[in-house]
Parts: sequence; C-alpha cells; structure tokens
Amino acid sequence: MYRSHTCGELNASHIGEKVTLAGWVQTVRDKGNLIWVDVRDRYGITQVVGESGTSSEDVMNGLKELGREFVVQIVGKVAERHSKNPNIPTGEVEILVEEVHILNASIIPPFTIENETDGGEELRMKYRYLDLRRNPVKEKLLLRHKASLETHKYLDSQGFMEVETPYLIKSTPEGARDFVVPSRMNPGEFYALPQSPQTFKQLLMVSGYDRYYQIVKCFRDEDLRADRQPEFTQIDCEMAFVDQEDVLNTFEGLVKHLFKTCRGVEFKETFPRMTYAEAMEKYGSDKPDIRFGMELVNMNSVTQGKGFGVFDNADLVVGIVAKDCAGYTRKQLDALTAWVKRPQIGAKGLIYCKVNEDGSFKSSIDKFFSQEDQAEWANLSGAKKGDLILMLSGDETAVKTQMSALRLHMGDELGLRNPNVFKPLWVTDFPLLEWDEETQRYHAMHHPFTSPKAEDIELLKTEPAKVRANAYDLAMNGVELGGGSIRIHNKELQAKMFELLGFSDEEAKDQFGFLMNAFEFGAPPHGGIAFGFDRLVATMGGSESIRDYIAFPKNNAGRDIMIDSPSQLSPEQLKELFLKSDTSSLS
RNA sequence: GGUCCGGUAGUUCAGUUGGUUAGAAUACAUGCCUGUCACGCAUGGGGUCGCGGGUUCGAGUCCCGUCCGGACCGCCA
Repeated sequence: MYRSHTCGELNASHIGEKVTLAGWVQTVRDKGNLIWVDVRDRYGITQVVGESGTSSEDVMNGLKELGREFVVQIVGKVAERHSKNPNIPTGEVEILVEEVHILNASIIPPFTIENETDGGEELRMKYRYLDLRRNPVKEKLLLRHKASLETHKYLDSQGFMEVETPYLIKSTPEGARDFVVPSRMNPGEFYALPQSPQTFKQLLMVSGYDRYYQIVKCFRDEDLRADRQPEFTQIDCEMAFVDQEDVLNTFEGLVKHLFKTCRGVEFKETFPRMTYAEAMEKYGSDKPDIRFGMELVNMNSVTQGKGFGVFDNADLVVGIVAKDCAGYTRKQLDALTAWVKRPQIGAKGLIYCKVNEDGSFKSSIDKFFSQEDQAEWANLSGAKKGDLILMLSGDETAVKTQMSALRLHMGDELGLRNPNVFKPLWVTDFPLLEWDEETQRYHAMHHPFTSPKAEDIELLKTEPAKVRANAYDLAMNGVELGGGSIRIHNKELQAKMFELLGFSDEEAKDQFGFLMNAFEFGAPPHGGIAFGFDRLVATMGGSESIRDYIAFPKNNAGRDIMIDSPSQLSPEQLKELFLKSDTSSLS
C-alpha cells in the first residue's frame, strides 16, 4: 500500500492516527532544527514536519535531501499544528514524520509548479505534463470532466443513445479542409477524418435511432485561433420526428442543466431569440454579445446629403453610443481610430461626436455639421449628455463587421463583458446560401443538408440568396457555442440543393449517393445540433481561449511543441503508403 | 497568403541617444536559523542578448534577412 490517505483529506478528526501519504514535494522550508515539507497530489497539500530532537536523525537527513517535485512517501502521525493555516483544507494538521522514502527524484522543473507560475506560455506547453500539475489547469480539466459527465447524464435521461461513428471516412469538397490519411491497402487512395459526424447521424435517423448523441472528436485542417483547434470536441446530437421548436427546447434544457450542475448558474427564463437578420442589423454579428447594449444605429438619414463626401458616398453610416465617454481625451480617441484602422479591422477612419454635459456637441467633423445636425444624431442614436457617439461608414457588410468589432472592443474597455455573467441567445433563420465571390457559386451557409424554410422554397428558383433556412445557432457572450438545423429528408429536395451548390448529378451521386439512397428507404423528418464542447466549457469557465481546457493542445501553427508533431516519415513508411518524400516542388 | 507584438541568466523581465565589466526579482547551490506556510538572513555560481548578414571606431540597442512564440485578418459547410 503506497498511501492510506490523499494529501487533501486529513483534518482535525484524524489527529493521532498513523498515516501514509504519497505525493510530490511542493516546497521545503528548512529552518535547520525544524523542517517543513508541503506534499502535493491531485487532491491537495499536506504539511509534514521533522523536528530535531523529536524526529530521528534518519528522518531529518531524509527531509534535507528532498527537492522540488521529488516523489515521496511519508509515514507519520497526524498532529494538530502549533500555528494553523486557514488557507488550505488540511491547514489544522500536520504529519510528524517517522519515515521518509524517496520514490523518485526530480530534476529542477523549468518553471514553478504554483498557481501563479513564473512560466511563460511556450514553456508551459513544452512541459505540459508539469503544467497540468498546477491547480488552475487541473480545475479547468475537472470542469471539463464534470461537463462531459453531466452531458451524458442529461441526454441519457432524455432518451438519447450514444453511438460511435467512424473516424476514417471520405473526403468531401464542401466545408472545411479535410485532414487526410493515406490508405496502405488501397494505393493512391485516402481516408478523411470527419469534420463532423453529420452524414452518419442522419443515417442513424433513417435507422430509427430517433435520439442520438455523441461526445466526439472532429477534425478541420484550417488555421488556428484562441478558440479554434484542428482537433476539437463536439456534443453532436440528432433527433427524428422533431421540428425546430423541439430541438431548441431540448438543448436549451441541456445548456441549463450544465450551467446549473457545473457552475451553479441558473437560467430561470427561456433563452431569448433573435433572427439572423435582426442580429446583423442590431449587432453586425451572427453571435452577438448581449451582456451589454450599445446597439448599432443606422445614421444614414441624419448624416447624408450635408456635403460630407465620406458619408454621402457610403452605403451605410453606422453609429454606437458609448455611455459616459464624452470625457475621452484626444489621445484615447486617436487610439480608437488607430485601432479601427488596423488591417485586421480595416476601417478608413473613425468619426466621433461628444455630447457634452452643457448640451453642446463636439465632433471630429464640426466643419460639415452644425450643432443642430449633431443634435439629430444624438436624438436618433439615443445619446444623452456625457455620452460619446462613434461612427463608421462605407460598404454595408464591411462597416457592420467593423462596427461589431469596435462594439466588442468598447465593451471590453468599459468593463461591460463580465466573464461571470452568461447571456445565451438563440439566433434563428440563417440564410440557406451565401454567394462566394472566389468560386462564383453559392455555398451552403450551414451545410448542404439544411432544409430551406417551407415558405421560402419558391425563392430557390428566383432569388436563392434570399432563402432562409431552418438553421439556428446558440450564441453566448459573443461566442458561437453550437449550431444546427432541421435537415432535408426528401431525395428530390436534396438533389435540388446539390444542384444549386453547383454539383453535377454525377458528383452528387459520387459523394453523397449513400445518403440519397438512404432517403429512398423511409427517412423520417429529423434535425439536430452540435455544440463546441471546448468552447462551451471555456465559456463556463469564463475564458475566451479553449487551450487551457484541452489537456494537450496545439499551438497556433498547429504544432504540438511537447511531442514535436507533426513530423516527417521515414522513406520506408512513405514508400509503403505510395507517397513521395520529395517536397521540393512545393516552393 | 497577410498584419501586428515579442525573443536578454533555469524562469519572468529591465536595459536611456549606439559607448566602461549586461542588471533586478525569482529559481538554484552552500552556510546559519525550533513554528514556517511567498519563511528569514548571509554568501555564491549562472549570459552564444534566438540565428545569419550589414552599418559603425564601437551594436543587446540601428538596418536587412531568417527561425521560434503569441494575437489577429483571410480561412473555419
């Protein structure tokens, strides 16, 4: 027996007991005749102590040998402390050491294994197994575990059945770039790793498994972000004999359950809903952060036709009101202007208008607009005395995106984005298609299996861009947590969709023939949703980055710097896979 | 494919207008210390200033290139 207790469980009730602990040395505080060692494991920290005179010489010498992160086994008696430490659960007791066994030594760790580590990001990732010893990281992974467990519990309680689907599947041209795997047994052919189990879960509906779910890895070979990894986890769900209302209600239940059990946060109200069109109009985003207002205001009617060319030539002049910011200094306004002009945002400039406390107005374009004009701005935008109006102008789509970014930036700057406040929002009625300039064809906005709204089907022939889909997203705090749709379950309509998306009959049959065939054997009406599990957990934890919620994440170049992957293959391996090692043609 | 920021001791960072022997904190080592818990005190070791080239009497500092890391745009059905 290596241990009788963990390092997190001893308290005053154990005083006098003889115990054996095992764990890692957190710190040694050597005062010569008195040596304390903090022993740490997953469960906590327990202080052990040796005292010259009381403890044997062996014990004193043994304790003196210890260094950071040594693995030790301590045998001793639980005693009440002379001076207690109220900061830790075991702070009332300590172990009077009788035996010290070094189970393994450790070299000096490259960064301190403490809550507030001195290690930088790169170093912590390189030695991720050490980083994982730290409390803050451990707690994030525990939250993830808890969320996973509660997802299983909840969906099981609702009659959902988990079914595993294959990871080695077929590459399709739609959507994200596929990760591919060469097939040794089939020379020149490749599997693709799934971007999602989409087609499989639809086939399961045809099979009659009318409530399916899976917590599943998905793979997309696209560039990374703080909230995007090439392999990530989804809570993937599908239901048969449901309409959109059924799906939304069911999974609103899941999200409520998770926040209640994992965070102690209760959503009493039904989640608010907003159409895509409304979200774009009010927030310039399909995943608006509604923890704060600062809605976009169309200022065209009060800014155009006054001889200011920049506004007159714009499709859209859009404004937001920053509460109580009329006191912004020139320096602050210049910084905001520089911020929106960065290439990532791409605005040409930023117009401001201060609504002063005395009722006067001060804008960057006083030359073109009178005090009366500016009073109209305040009136339309709802700006009050002491507020600041910020305006951007230009092409409608671009300027809304820019203003959306500025709105979030102002929200951050004004402290309106509290990570411990959670504001969910269903966004519905997404467009079915979007025009892609590059390929000069329509792309499915969600995916090609999404059904159009019944009342818009006629538009498919005349104005495809205006067709709305039975598609929905769950946004929370400006993050897209999940999305789904009611699917097409009719072969003819599915064929029509492929046609609209520029597939020939041949291509559609070749790539999705199995699904089309299945639809001929009695496919039930069905629909579903998938949640980004990493994002969901990160959002619950109050973080915008999912990396800390993944045990072994990749860096922003898609590398795992700990195991140093990806890596090259030997010529023998390449030969076996019918691949050439020559990469010189790449440059 | 692109934009921005960073790279100096094991680690986190400072380093002035280009100018003497590159500093601090922490970590580490040694010694002292009987109630510490961020222990304290003293002493000590520790540097390819990412790499390559250039400008200069002189480069951590300026210029060019490159590598690595981070954030973002494009991309992500």
